[in-house]
Amino acid sequence: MGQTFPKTRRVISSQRFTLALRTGACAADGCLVVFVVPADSERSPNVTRLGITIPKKTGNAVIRNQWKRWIRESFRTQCGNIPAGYDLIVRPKKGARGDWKSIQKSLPVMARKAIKRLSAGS
RNA sequence: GCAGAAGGCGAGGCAAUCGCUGGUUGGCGGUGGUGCUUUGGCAUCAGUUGUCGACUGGAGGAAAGUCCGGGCUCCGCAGGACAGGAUGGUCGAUAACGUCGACCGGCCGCGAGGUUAGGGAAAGUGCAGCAGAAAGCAAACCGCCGAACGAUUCACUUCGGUGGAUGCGUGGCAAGGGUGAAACGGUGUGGUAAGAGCACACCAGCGGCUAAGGUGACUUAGUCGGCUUGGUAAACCCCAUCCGGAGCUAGACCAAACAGGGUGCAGAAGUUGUCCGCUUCGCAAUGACACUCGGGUAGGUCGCGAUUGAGGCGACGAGCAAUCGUCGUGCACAGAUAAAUGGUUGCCAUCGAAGUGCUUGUCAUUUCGAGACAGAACCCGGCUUACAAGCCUUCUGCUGUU
RNA sequence: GCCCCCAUAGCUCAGAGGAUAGAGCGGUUGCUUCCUAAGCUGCGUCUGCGCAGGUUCGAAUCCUGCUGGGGGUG
Repeated sequence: MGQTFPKTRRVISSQRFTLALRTGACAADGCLVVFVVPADSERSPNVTRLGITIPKKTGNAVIRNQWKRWIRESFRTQCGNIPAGYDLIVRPKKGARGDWKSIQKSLPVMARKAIKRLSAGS
């Protein structure tokens, strides 16, 4: 368990996206930018959900797909390391070049950092 | 062997494991309708949702750019014309095209071949800087000309003139020079004062006619004519042909919330207004609740994938070919929507580099490295552009050997 | 998804078939000043659709195809 990635673990509605990008806490390194917002407690209390945003300037469709897959894969394999109950919105850092290993390293670290900032801020 | 020309193939494979997603199917849970009911539930139906299994499918030759053409959908529409846009050798192919095939003409190349928006300039309008005399209709800068009329001058003279010379004027000419991208046919002979299609011969080119070949573009041959008519229409334009508009976020359906209309509750209570002020009553309005109506937002379902599509494959036939016809064939499930087709590992192929072995090879083996361009979004036919390693076919020129 | 526009000197723009490609700002040489600013004076850089091809005698300009950037709409 913890290795699957069904639809309930994804951020789907565009309202949640804008909410997270406007009001959420964020953390970034040279590779990823992570926005965090507390999850909708009524519907899904103890689930971490992931949403990915890739701007068109990142590259062509193949490169953007690759970023998505890498981010999704690293979330899928490591979401046990991330505290539950939050929505994450992940975006590649502007100008960063895709690289599977560094994404894998950076995602949980950035997520925890952003969650810490969120709880400190509130 | 070297140098080329044209075209094609190809888009690594097999496993293990962890995932994503569509379909079919089964179990379990939630939800809805119907029936029974002891109001606890039970049965059944189908839809939906979640989850756990099983089986099965899951990117391309360009999926890309969105440059053309269609299907499909909605809107508009009596017919025609104008405007606007597109196309432009001929014949054929096609649902259609600006696409494709074959052929014709022009240009480039020794050649295989390549390339070509290739109708009309004697309908009209416009444009051509600089240079040059002159840029479109003839004209004349340097120049040439003493045949004609003047002028000047010389000689002779029978004093009327005659014969020369001078390009100065009126004039004649366009051969030569030079400019330019382009200068009103070229060469030769005759001719002349000098010259000129002025005449003739040959050549180039234009137009008409005739004959032959071809469906045709056109080609070949003959003959006649004026002797020559410039370029540019991807300048306006003329001619011929084609085009109604918007697009799957098209469009159809369901439909929260807020606001609005109607009915009920019900004219009971509350609030506000009304009669000079207060109270009560009456009247009017309003709010709340329930039901309902239309439009329809958020959102959702369909459209949407073999259930009929200009489909694929195979055979036969027609055609030079593009392509078409007939027959056969369960050959055929990609359908996401914050958007699936992936990650990791192993093995085997391919290519390159370095090394090792001996059996020096079109060998074996070890290590390292490389594999592009690129991601369906309603669907087709084209075009254009991008594309690694590697491989194949046909043809041309030159050179060498036999 | 659909539609439209733009690309010229380091920057902002003009020029829209004729060859010298320009203007302003900027840079820079010199003059002026005790020095700077301002002013005057020259200068050059770089040059041209971003690229490729075509039409034309000639293309920054016309046509075609690509490349990059920006905007609108739903």
